[in-house]
Amino acid sequence: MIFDMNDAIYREKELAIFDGIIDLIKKGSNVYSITVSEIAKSANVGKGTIYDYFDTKEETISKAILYNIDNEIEDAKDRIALKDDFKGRYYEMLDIVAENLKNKFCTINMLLSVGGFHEFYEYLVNQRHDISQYIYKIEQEIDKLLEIGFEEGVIGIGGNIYYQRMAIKGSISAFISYINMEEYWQGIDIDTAMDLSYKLAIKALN
Amino acid sequence: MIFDMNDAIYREKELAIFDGIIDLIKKGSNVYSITVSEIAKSANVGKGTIYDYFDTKEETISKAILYNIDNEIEDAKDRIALKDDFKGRYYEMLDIVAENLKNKFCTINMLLSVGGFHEFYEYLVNQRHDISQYIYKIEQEIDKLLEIGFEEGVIGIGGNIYYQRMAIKGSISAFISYINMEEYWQGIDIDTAMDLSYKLAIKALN
Amino acid sequence: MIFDMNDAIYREKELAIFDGIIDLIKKGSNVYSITVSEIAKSANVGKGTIYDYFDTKEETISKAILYNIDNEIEDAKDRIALKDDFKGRYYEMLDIVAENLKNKFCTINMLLSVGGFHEFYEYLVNQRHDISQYIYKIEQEIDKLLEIGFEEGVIGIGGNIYYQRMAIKGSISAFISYINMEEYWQGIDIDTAMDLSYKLAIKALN
Amino acid sequence: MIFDMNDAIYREKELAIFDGIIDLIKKGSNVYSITVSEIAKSANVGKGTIYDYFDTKEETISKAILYNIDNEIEDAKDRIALKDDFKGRYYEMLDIVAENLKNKFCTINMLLSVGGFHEFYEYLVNQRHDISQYIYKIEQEIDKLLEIGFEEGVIGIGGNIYYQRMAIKGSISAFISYINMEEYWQGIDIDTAMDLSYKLAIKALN
DNA sequence: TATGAATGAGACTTCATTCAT
DNA sequence: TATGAATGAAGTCTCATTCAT
Repeated sequence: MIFDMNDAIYREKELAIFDGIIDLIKKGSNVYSITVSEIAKSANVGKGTIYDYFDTKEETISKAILYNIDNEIEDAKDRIALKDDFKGRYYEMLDIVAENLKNKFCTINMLLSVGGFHEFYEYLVNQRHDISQYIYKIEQEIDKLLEIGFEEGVIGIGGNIYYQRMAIKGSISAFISYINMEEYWQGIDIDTAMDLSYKLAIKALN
Repeated sequence: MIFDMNDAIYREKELAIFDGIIDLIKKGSNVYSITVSEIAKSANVGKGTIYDYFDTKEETISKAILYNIDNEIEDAKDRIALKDDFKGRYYEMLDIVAENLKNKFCTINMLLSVGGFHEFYEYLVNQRHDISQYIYKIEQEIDKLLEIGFEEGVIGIGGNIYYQRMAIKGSISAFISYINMEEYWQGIDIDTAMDLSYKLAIKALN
Repeated sequence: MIFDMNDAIYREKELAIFDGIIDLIKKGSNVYSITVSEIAKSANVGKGTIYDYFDTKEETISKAILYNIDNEIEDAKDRIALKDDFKGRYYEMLDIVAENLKNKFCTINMLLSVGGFHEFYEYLVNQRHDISQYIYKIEQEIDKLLEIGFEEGVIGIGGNIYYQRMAIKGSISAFISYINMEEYWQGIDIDTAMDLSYKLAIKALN
Repeated sequence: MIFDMNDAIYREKELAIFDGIIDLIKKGSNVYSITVSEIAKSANVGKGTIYDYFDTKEETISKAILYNIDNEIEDAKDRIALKDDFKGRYYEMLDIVAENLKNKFCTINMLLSVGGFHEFYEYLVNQRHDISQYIYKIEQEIDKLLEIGFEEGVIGIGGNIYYQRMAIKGSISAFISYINMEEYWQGIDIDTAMDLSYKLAIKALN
């Protein structure tokens, strides 16, 4: 049985293994502490089977993470595409980011903004896997968002594209920083935080 | 021999061990992959000595990280205090952030904005160590910065304190996102990125 | 491959590990000083294999000892059963005791008489393993011996059962004390010692 | 400060170390699990001090045990000497044996009868320490006891000396076997057990 | 003389990887 | 193809012993 997903082709067992790993991580396992036995059990395959499809544990986990990032980004793109105005899309992005962070497996967010690559799973960095494709996709979403904003006239056309991208990313990051330490922001709920983030973007882009 | 540093008291060997660990991390070691043997060698002490001062490897590394965060924050505060205008302080913050990220050990940045707590060294989370003190110190620096901005009249007094803090954090985060993927921002150098980040902050706060 | 021995079921490797341990002990290793590496080598298995079958070294060694006691007792019972008169059986017991002591692994004797439980492998005591089954089996052999003695008329029926058991155990212990310090009993050989032990039993029981 | 005790000369610290070790053992520590740190603490001396008086941990513990055996035997001799008839002496021996076993540190008993040398502290065996002096002392006590028995006419003069010694040792061993598994001898108390042991000795020697 | 901080060999145990079935 | 029993390298941690004070 062959599956075609996100431009890549995976075999049945391969996907089972990926899902097993993602499950473990979503349940709170630390990427660095996962064992092959755990993966085999979570994926319902034998330990040996994993080595039929991958060369090392590191490769297995890394590819699972990349697979998941890919899926997350495609899902995110689909969800964003359903909104057709600037504000709707921006809030959808915040929603997505918030959900991912709550799930404790923030691959998208890692890419979206800060610090991500330095804490990323070593193997990926060492293998110099080309993560730029993901960044490119996200950048494209931001550019699409900006374009809609211009068309609607909700944001101005001043400043260059680099400034505009920074403005969007910065605004989203400000929201992320709220999410990450919600308990320290007494007196502000998540909706207000979203509103503030949106206000930030609007002011920065006008 | 006893040393007093940042309100805490450490013994000579304890500091040697901390420094050994920080060195390893700054040289690129992953926090989760460091071994006790590596620490002993890096700190120039015997393996057993580490266990004279700490109970487990996890405790040792965690305390070294906390020690380093503490030092980084204090150093940062000192450097920022040397500048006395809003713009000078803001750029100093960006400098500090940039240097930390280049050093591959971005403890301050972990706290400053995104994702930090979810990938933080497990032991710290399990021990429920009170990290709020660090956040509080950073928050205070941001508030001090805002105050100077108001006095200088370079930023307006509109918006509540939460919005203002988000504006500063978001602007800094936008710069961080530039640093993290410099190679993808062709045609923009670090100084320009700083200028854009500053422009972002000013626009958001006026 | 599965083996059934003495009412318990063991797997091939498990038995190899038991045999490896018993071998070490019989060659003079002290129970408290045996290392896992030694066991692995002696059993011709990998170190890791031991932990596939047992949780700790203590558990492993303890179960090996119990396994051996069980075997020794069953073997002893079989040998004794081949003799059908009182004297034959008594001398067979002395033979068994002597052989075990020469083998330096005197599990039966540990139970038979003195001191055994206070120096027994700690884990067994902590686990409160039911050693009473072994004692019961030995007690039964002694009772069977006494019965034959009565039937033959070689011993009298005076005294209660407690006294009679003590008489047998004491006589055997006296022989053990000879074995243990043969070098101090100049001028007496093992056969004479057996005769004296037998005489002791007979006199005590008439 | 110099002390003279039992023909040997010990220095103050040496005795403190011995006492520390004996204390540990009497409190239930396994001879094979005692650490030098524990000894130092129990003896109220520094770890280094132990190595000023002894070369290795094994030597230290072994000598402490020998020292204790010596003391126990001398104490036993003194106690036995206070009784002047056969029966009194025999029961005193049983008392001593019972007390030692209850104390979990049955050095005398180890020597008295069974199995002792095979479970004895390895170092002693390896160093081929001359334990015969202890055996000789015990043998002498037994001979003294027999002599008194003859004089009193409570035991006959039949049988050679080897048989007579075996009779005494066997009778005592039978009592030890009772002590060691008191819980399995329901319906018999310690006084009755002593009486049975005595009866055993008398019958064997008449 | 007496101490205990420091050391590192070596113990137990885990787990990535192999390979016979 | 798929498995999991088996392995042993390498990890964490303990503790006998040393030595500067």
